[in-house]
Amino acid sequence: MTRLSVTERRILLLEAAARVIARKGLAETSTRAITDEAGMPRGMFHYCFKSKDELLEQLIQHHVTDMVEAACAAWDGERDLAENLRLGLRVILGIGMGDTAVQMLSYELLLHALRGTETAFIARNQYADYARQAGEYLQWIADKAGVRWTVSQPALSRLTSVVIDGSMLNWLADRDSEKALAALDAFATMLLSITAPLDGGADQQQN
Amino acid sequence: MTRLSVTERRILLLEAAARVIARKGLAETSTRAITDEAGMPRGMFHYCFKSKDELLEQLIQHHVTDMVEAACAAWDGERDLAENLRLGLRVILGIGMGDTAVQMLSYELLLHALRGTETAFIARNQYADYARQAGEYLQWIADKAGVRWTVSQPALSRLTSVVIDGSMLNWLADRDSEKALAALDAFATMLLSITAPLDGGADQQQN
DNA sequence: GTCTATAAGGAGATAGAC
DNA sequence: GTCTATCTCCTTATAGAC
Repeated sequence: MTRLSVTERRILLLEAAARVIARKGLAETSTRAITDEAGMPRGMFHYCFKSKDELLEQLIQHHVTDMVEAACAAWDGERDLAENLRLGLRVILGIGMGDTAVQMLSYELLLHALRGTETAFIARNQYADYARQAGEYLQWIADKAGVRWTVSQPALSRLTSVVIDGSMLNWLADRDSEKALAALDAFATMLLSITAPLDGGADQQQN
Repeated sequence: MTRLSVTERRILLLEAAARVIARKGLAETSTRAITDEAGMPRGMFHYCFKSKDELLEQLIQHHVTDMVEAACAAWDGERDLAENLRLGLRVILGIGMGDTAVQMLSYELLLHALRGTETAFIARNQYADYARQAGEYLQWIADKAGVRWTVSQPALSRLTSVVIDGSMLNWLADRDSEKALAALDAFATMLLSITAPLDGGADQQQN
């Protein structure tokens, strides 16, 4: 084996860990399995990470960023309001459906973070980001269509984030894509019903 | 120790397991911890269950029933439509908020079930039940208020189930009750907007 | 039929070689 | 500074005692 820096090996191990967890689940993922996946000797692990938990923490943080980026990339708005709401939601869920293993990994890491008192804040941040992204999307699409939302934007952002996340989890459980997309379409319909024309007098309401 | 039947011990162990998982998490729950919690000698475990996985399977099934029953008990409808929608959703989420440990246990068992090829159907059934219950509630409340839903009932049932489940998960992550309830209220508002008076001519639409 | 002492294996971590 | 052989502990499971 060529000599590598600790930093390089850390990245290699994090990537290997993500693959193993996605494939076998967090419970079945030992430090041995990770080093094997990375093609390193067993003892290498504790030279690069103080403990297994330290790797897991870093993996969660790393993973959060990836999720948000993926969601952003999916949001594309070259269509009209009704269609864009339906399609936008469908595309986002579609990404998750395309990589089941990553989604399960995500939920497993979330639960793991929630158990640790030190790491619980990571989960908080993750969901704050989801809601923020959903909010930006809703704002953007409303502006584009020249309408405003008639219910509180913070609440609506969180609700949208919740619908996407909940749909993902439900789909993981039953893998029924048709029903999942039908539910999303229903949500899009309901979103349409709480829009109002953006006439000169009233601005977006805050609450 | 008094002599007990296997069946009795099985129940004792299942209950003990639920407590330990709720307290320490699935990852930290060993067969030792379970037998200790139940006040039994270590080896007792494999006399009552073939393996740790067998106990986990039974625990998931058992737990599903409890969840559904709790949700049903919560649904109470002695109020008018707008308020009942808000209150109904709030009460359901409130139950989960009141027993955080059980909720986390529930999600951990769900993920565990999803990993096992033999147990994946349990997750499917669990979410099918959620949707069914949500559907019955929606139907019941609409009848009571003399209105009908203007979007597909199966889709609406799933969406409602998804909103509740997703809200629970989001709340577990950030513990922000105000925001969680605000999002639910927004959903209730949107539900109101897709009702129509139940006049003699048209029956409930199917799709 | 009910229970327990003991085994066999895998986990995370470390002391020390290069 | 980089790496690896080795240790200890804890886990699940079983063979066999009552």
